[in-house]
Amino acid sequence: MNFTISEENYLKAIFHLQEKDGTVTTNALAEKLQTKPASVTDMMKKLSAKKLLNYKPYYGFSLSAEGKKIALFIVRRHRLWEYFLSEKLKFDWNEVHALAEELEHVSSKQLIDRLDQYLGFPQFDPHGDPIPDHKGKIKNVNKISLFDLPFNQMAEVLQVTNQSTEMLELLEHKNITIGTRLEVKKHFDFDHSVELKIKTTTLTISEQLAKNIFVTYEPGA
Amino acid sequence: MNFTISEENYLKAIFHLQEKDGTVTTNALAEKLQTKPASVTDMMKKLSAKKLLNYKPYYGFSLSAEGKKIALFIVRRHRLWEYFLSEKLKFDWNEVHALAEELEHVSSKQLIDRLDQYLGFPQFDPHGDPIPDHKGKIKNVNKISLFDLPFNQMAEVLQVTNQSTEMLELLEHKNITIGTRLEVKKHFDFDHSVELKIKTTTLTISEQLAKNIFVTYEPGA
DNA sequence: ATTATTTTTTAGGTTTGTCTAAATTTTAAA
DNA sequence: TTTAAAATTTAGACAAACCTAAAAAATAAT
Ligand SMILES: [Mn+2]
Ligand SMILES: [Mn+2]
Ligand SMILES: [Mn+2]
Ligand SMILES: [Mn+2]
Repeated sequence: MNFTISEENYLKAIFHLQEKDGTVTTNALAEKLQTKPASVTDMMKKLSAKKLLNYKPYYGFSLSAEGKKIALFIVRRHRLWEYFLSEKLKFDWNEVHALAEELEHVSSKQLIDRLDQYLGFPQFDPHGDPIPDHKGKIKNVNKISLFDLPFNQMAEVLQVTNQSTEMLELLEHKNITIGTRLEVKKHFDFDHSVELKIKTTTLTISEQLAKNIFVTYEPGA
Repeated sequence: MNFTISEENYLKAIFHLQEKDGTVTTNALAEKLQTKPASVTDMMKKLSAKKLLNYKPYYGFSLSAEGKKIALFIVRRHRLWEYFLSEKLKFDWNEVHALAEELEHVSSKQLIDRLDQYLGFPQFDPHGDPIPDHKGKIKNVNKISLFDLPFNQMAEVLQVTNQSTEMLELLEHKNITIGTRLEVKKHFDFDHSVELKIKTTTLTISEQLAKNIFVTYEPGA
């Protein structure tokens, strides 16, 4: 099966909305793809005719098993290119997405598998999102917001949800990056700010920042 | 200016035909792009309206200065990706072209300039074709077919024009690759085969093979 | 339970890039 | 120099992916 760039963009967008909100509406999809609801309906008919979507007019739609499988491969391509752009070409976090949005449509499976190998089979993209493997499978990692991390629990920064330049600047200044190991010492009741310990250094970050940082940990450690 | 994938493919194809044959015909272009002459004429009108082409109906067409400039940037992207695929992802010579045909349409100038830097500003693609620099300029190297190389003149293999698997196999067996330094010792009148010396080894190759290998040399050396 | 609002779909058009078949123009042959 | 052949362009259609405006269905508000 080969899909157009448009079909691929729709499949991926539906996948992401499904993941985030559980459900997808015509308007939400139109919004996400910067297009009009009428165009979305057109495409839903097309994708549904190709059995990539379960679709009942006025009832809504969701990816079929086949549709989800394809979406996962597009996500794989997107995230591997993001990793390449960030790791090898030294682009900033906030620059890689737009470029990957184009590169993801070069669909040779062999190309992507070789790229994966060349990059050393990375597990996460520069935003900390998991990269599906060559079978399209996403490894399940239990991640938790830094704000919800239990006290004195050593954890590792996995993902940063907000990717603005402003946030990047702040993280850089605080010396927090993906892979950083840290623990939460306490919460301040007044403004809910969070006290962290990184190695031997103690510092405080805002609630807002803490809620945008996701970490992973083994409850034993 | 931003161009569609189709427009880019046409511009590049016209550029190549111009280089090779000096002139381009509607039929030749249709042949090269696997499309129909009528479709070519349609596109010629479009590109000519965009001032990328000098076009007089029935008289023929050629790239304008602007059109040539754009074509050179597409060629740059194509060849840099080919180099990447070959050098970093270890694809064979004959596999890289098809993949680069898609990658070349990701048109971010910044991406390509960073890729160029990452690759160490390569001068030639895996087929020995020159890579235009970030200004779109092709460095002029005087190259000559191995068949036409003067006797006893040390030269370096630059380019292989036929890129079939069969030829690759033969070259590999003869230990000839891009960068190989060699000289021609004599031509045999019977079948026009060519005797070469590579380091201390002497070997013979066919006229057909010699005519597909291009070399460069400094007449002094 | 009506009425009003929002969401979604349909109807009818546009642009891009393609096609086939027919008409033109140029080039080659008789 | 007519006639035949080849090359090129035009005419008219079609699919993909959009759009706007109007209709239909589902939801929310009185
Ligand atoms: Mn995309
Ligand atoms: Mn990402
Ligand atoms: Mn191409
Ligand atoms: Mn090449």
